[in-house]
Amino acid sequence: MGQFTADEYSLLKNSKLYQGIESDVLQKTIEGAFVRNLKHREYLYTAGGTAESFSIVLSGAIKLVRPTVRGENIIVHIATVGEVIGALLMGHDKIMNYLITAKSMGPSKVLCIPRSTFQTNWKMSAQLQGNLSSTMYSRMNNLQDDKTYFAAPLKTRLVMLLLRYLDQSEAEMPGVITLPLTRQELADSLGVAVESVIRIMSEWIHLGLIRSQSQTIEIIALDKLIKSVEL
Amino acid sequence: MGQFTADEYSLLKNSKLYQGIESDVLQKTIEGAFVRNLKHREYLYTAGGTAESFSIVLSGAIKLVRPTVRGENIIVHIATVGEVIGALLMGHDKIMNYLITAKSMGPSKVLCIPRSTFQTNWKMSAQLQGNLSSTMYSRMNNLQDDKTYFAAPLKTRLVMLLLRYLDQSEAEMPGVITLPLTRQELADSLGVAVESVIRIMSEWIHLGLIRSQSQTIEIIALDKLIKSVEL
DNA sequence: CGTAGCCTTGAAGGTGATCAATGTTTGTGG
DNA sequence: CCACAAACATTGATCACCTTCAAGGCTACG
Repeated sequence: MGQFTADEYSLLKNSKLYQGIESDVLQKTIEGAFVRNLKHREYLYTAGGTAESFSIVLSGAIKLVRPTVRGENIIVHIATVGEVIGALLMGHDKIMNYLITAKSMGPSKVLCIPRSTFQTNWKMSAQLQGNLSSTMYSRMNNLQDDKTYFAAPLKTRLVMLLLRYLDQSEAEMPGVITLPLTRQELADSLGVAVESVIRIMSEWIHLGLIRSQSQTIEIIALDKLIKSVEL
Repeated sequence: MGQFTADEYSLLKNSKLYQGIESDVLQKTIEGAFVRNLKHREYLYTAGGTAESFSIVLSGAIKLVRPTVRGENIIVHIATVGEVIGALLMGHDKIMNYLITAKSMGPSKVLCIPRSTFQTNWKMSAQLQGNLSSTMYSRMNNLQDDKTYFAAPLKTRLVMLLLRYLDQSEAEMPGVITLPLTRQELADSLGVAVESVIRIMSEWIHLGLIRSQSQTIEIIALDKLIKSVEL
């Protein structure tokens, strides 16, 4: 809990979400907000809880997870710096319950904004609403992509997944996925068994297409990788 | 092309989308709109085209389809009466291309609203934006559900799909899916082969759990159906 | 009355799941 | 800084589910 730094403020200011938003509007949209520091594997919220606030990721990454009947967990999205999570729940008249569990991957920092602030200050700004729906649009596309490639061979789907995560985290080092992804998390993103993911990635490592150490994945030969699955 | 009837107007007025919206606001949100009558299997728009308008379904049903590399088509959503389609594309500053193909199932009627009307008159209404994002929220949930149950046996997924379509079309006759769904369309909704769907449904018919004639499906023993897949 | 779309059934084969066993890395407390 | 636990990674063997291919029948509609 606590305030946030000048760095974090400017991060917000420059994020996609606040594109074209005036400073005084920004100020209003984070009224009553507080910072939360999350440890590795710590929960931001869990499915079933009442959704009294939503969040913006300030650093690190938060995985959004859906529990299955069989105790498995499917990752529906990984939110990285600058992304909003839980906002779609805030617009409703009556208070909702989270359907999704949000869990930190590595240490993260998030800004938690109370529902009331959304109701009073977010709904007013047409620009902000627009930016928000842009975010939703792209997440919806990802989900539709997932559905579209349901029947494709696992290799193909894994390549597509890596490309997506690469896009999300490439900023610092080109060709490197900086998200701390375990094989299990890749499997959970695709809804398959860990072993299947491991077998495919081991093959790619032997072929020299990718490199992987301590949960970061480096794509060495993107072209060959793509060609190998005839995307 | 043409104007719409008083019936259709009151349908709009009472739709979820226009919940709590004043008549004069409604009028503004359909400025420049026109009605299109679609025949069975006729396209409303196709993936790749420029998105100059979006639509509200007045009667019938429109399937939203994504083309696959292998010539398959995955159904990402079926929009029924009162639903909006293509709206998420309208909010962007620059004009976008449809990523999805919209095709009529049976004869349908839609109200096509030009992009410009969205830009000028939709963005202004906070209430409308809220209603819109409620719609998006529920579609997003469906897509996340699909992802979550990816690994479940096909029988389970088929039951869930039938339940969803039942919810969407049950209004008139309880227990009956009035959408004119072919086995192929069920298969396309799940991303599986037609034959697999047929085999499962034949079994259910023999067991007396469902009944099916000329593309309408009647659920006879919902409880047994659910129990049989241990949902 | 012929064609197009839809439905059905069977046989063969492959992809990925499951189970089991074992090795490796990371993190924490003494 | 070491010891130990917990999380993570790996490999092999077996098997079920669903796909694919093939062939044929039914129904609607111009």
